[in-house]
Amino acid sequence: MRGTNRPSLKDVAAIVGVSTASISRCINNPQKVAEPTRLRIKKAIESLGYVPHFGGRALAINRTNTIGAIIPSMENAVFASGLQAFQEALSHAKVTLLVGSSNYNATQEYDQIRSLLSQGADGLLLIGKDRPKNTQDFLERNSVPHVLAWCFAEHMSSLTVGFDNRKSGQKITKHVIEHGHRKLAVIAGLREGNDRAHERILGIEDAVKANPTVEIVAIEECKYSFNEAGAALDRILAIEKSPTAIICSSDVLAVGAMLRTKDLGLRVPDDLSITGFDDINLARVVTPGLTTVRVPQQEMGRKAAVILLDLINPNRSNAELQSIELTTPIITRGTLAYL
Amino acid sequence: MRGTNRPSLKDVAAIVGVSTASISRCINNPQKVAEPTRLRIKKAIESLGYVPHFGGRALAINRTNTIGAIIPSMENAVFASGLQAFQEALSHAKVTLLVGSSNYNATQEYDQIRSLLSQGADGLLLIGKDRPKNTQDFLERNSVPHVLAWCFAEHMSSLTVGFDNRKSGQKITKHVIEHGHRKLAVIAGLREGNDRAHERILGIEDAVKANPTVEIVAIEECKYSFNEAGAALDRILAIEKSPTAIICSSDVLAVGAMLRTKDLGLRVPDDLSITGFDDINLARVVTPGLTTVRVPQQEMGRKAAVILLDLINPNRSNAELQSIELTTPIITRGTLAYL
DNA sequence: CTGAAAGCGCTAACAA
DNA sequence: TTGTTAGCGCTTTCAG
Repeated sequence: MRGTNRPSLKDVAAIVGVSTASISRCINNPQKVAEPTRLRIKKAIESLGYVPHFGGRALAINRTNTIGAIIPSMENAVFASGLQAFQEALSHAKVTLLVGSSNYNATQEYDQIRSLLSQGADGLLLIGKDRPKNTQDFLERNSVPHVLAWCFAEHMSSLTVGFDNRKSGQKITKHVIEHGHRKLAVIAGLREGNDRAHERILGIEDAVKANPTVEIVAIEECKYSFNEAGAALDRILAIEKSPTAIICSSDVLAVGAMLRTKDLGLRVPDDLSITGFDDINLARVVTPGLTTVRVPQQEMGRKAAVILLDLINPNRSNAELQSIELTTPIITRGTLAYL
Repeated sequence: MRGTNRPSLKDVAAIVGVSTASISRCINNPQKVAEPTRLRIKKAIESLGYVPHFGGRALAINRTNTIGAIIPSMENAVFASGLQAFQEALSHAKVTLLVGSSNYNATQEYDQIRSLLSQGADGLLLIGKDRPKNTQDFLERNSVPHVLAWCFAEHMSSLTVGFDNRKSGQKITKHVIEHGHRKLAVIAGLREGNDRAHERILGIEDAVKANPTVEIVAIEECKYSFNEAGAALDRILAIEKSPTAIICSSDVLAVGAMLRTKDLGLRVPDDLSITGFDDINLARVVTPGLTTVRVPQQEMGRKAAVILLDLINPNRSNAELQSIELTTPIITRGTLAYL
């Protein structure tokens, strides 16, 4: 809210005929103001449409009640729904959410971190745990309260709320192998600067290495779009040893691949099995339903909010906060065949 | 960025041995400071890791370079992707995005408006054009710079960037009628406090009225979830005169209905035609593909950003800004049969 | 229970 | 070119 004609505490005080201190108290500690006065004040506030000035308050209490979140992109439903849950939780605590997006790019993320912080964010929600040294240093030097979601690590200077991407990648792969698949291919997001994609692949490799009869015939990286995933599928099908199953590091990728199989006249899962990762609505809606890994999107958002709120609470108990590890169940639908 | 030991202008000034004014100038108008002083100041700023205090600045210049957006929910991809585009456009202009969600509820929206404004938002992006009088008044009385997206109205005190929901509803209905359908049913979002849902229904009714042989056998309202839409479908199928086509006011609803038809063993579109509204990824991915209305999500986000940035620009030209009407093409896929 | 007043960090006139 | 100073709007002791 801007402008010149915007009412201030003084205006309210003048109308009610009390001091500005009383108005302030009435807003922040209503119980410290006598009932009748309080009522008159409330009425005046309402009639003027008074809203406290952010800068003034921030200056006085040295706190903005604002938390920033920087996510790769809201375009992917998995982040959008995590963010929604995060926002709701913050909102209950009267904290406002600042949003930035990194577009899966470390430099952009760094810029956004600085930007949100300079906008007064009291704390930050970040996705993933690997970032360049300068970003890391920046967070530490300024002792920025923050939590990392979509990942889990116990011994780290940052708190995390999420799951172990590597273990999850391994788990779904084992699951695929147990279905009799021996030749696997992978479609993954670009690993560069994306620890989630990277670790999921690592997990896939773990599972494969544990089983000498299984091999990965191709790993294709691409951006998170249907078309890119379709192109990745084409590249995979072009090689000699054709895989019987394709493990995708995200539902968007898996669905993109499925769409392409349809164009190609391939049947899933009869001709080719495909698995996803995330369990967004898309997974439930494609035909056949996508067998995938459920990522606890909302839970991460909510829990991250709780931790962050605690972190920035000026009179918080000194109880050590803990990173939280959540589970990622496999959701069985119809894209994974028994061989 | 917070903290008690955080350096202030004064600290920098003390180190360099100049006044705080010079530091401030050096930051905001470097050319107004002599070269050597400037260098010394910059060095001091760097070494201290000084970052201007947001509240102080906001108080002094009465501007935050922050814009708020309040959307019904990021859970629906249609808003998430509009918001993503909006955020990107703002970010290019070094403006930060504050996000609130209304959960399709006017009271919550009002709260969020106040909250974002009190957090210092210089302007606001809102969805839809109908809101309770008190919200309306509030916006006007405080002359909050704002634009309304997802709707269009030429003669209104607010600027809008979007499309005519009524006309769009009419258009898709005409399209359905042209396919030979005579008994239609509607599944729509809850009309209460949701002008988009409301107007789309109005448009549907317009099209039906224009054609005496056509009738609406049922209008079912429900929340935006697959299950609710499924239940709505059940209610529709329970009535005597069964419709041959169901027009849904959103893709989520349409897909929810399709999912239910599958459970019921009904074939779309042979047994029942279904149309959607939004054209989100889901629409492309279901089988058969959903015939729907494309809503220019990203374009609205981008254009709204441009207008809003102009609106809050302190030295903006007095050129009148115009509301923008975008088109909503019908995307033909496979859920609408010729009768 | 209420008021007076200091001061949070910054900017922008105005002076020098 | 630089410094002085008066606020911006709010909260919070400290008195009354």
